[in-house]
Amino acid sequence: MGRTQARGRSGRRRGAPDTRGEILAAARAEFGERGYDGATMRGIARAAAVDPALVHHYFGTKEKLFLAAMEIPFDPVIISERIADTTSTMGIGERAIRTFLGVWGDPVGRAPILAMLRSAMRHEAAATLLRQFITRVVLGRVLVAFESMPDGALRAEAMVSHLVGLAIVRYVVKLEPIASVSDEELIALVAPVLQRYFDGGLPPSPG
Amino acid sequence: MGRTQARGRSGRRRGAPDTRGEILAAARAEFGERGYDGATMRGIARAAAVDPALVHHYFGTKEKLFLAAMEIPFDPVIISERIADTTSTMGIGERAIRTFLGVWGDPVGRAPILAMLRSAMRHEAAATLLRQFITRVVLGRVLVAFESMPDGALRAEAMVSHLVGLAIVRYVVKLEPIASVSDEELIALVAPVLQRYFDGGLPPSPG
DNA sequence: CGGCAGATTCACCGAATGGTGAATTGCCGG
DNA sequence: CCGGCAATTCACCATTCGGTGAATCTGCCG
Repeated sequence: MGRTQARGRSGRRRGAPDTRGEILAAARAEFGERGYDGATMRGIARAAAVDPALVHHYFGTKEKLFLAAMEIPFDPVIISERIADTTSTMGIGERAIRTFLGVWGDPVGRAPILAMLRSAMRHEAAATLLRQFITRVVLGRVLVAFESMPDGALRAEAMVSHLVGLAIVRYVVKLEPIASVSDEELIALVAPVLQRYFDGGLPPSPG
Repeated sequence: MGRTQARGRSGRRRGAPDTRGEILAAARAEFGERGYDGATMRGIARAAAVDPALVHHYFGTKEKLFLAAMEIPFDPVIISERIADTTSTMGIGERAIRTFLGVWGDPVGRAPILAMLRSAMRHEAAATLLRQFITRVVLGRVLVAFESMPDGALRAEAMVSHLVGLAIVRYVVKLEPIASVSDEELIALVAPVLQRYFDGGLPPSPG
């Protein structure tokens, strides 16, 4: 066999196919599924039914493609503001888990974060990226709700860490029954627990 | 330069060095640090100051070495029994987080689980492995405490997922301040929240 | 209709990886 | 002191990966 699906003739294809977009979509999927190192240029090219060199033609290097794939697909600002929105009648626990499920429920929104998460498992650099992402984009907004209380940062991070764990157990490891349970059921279970990080009593002073 | 630290002469080394053990230790470290795919035979060999072929000589294939590296180093049965131990005066939340910190605090105990976690991020097979590990080794024991209540499995998994998230945020992403806070402080914060999964009110019947 | 620019593929490269087989060296039992 | 076995290394292989440079084909602008 040749090296790609669309093999044979070289040159421009008929019509006006959004090849660049297809590559980007394939890249998002592959990066999300396998992480930075796990995904390969060739694999992405194959998924996009395109010659590997074309991927380089459009995006230059793998790293640039990765960065391009991490862009756009959801607006983290809106998201984190929804979490911090104090006008809502919901507790911050429920707002957090609802927002979380909203983002992770959509495969398109899930892919880039999954990619960052998977990559952070192996690259110190990616871990740093994820750390900054959490700190600036997520925590930065959540923190305003916690800022007036002692150990605010710690509590906020504990809350976020639970969400991170949920993401992994539910979407990566796919542990049953938690992977298949409905959103509402999960919210009912988790929201009050998360909420406790916000209005729970101060820890019985350690030491 | 040659291809390894201990280069130059071939043949058996003097004395009775536990080379096999050193390779295994190096493998545990590398697998723990980089996951299954991230770690390389050559890297492990380099870390053990040994020729790559020697690694194959002792363990055959990379997969066998991985399995060998995952063995032994902690006794999960004892651990999970400690969690489930109903004679303790501690709540199950505190027992869980204490046991968790006990395992993860020790780099030797941490390495294999970290390796499984990192690998599960990319290999469906590893994810299955981790799923079984959690199900059989951890959840199996914790579940006895939950078995009499509705949604017992779900609650237990929610609890475990928080611990997974803590592991990642604290030991992989190293988010501050949660990465540096003392064990006792973390216990004081997290234990009561976890406990709520056990004795918290039933969720307002879904549907 | 001519030609340029862009889209697409082909044919490579150098490096790294998992793995193999044979050679060399040292230890230990007879 | 000798012979065999285990420990250790060397020299390779096939594969894959990211990346490059040139060739080819086609749509579109003048």
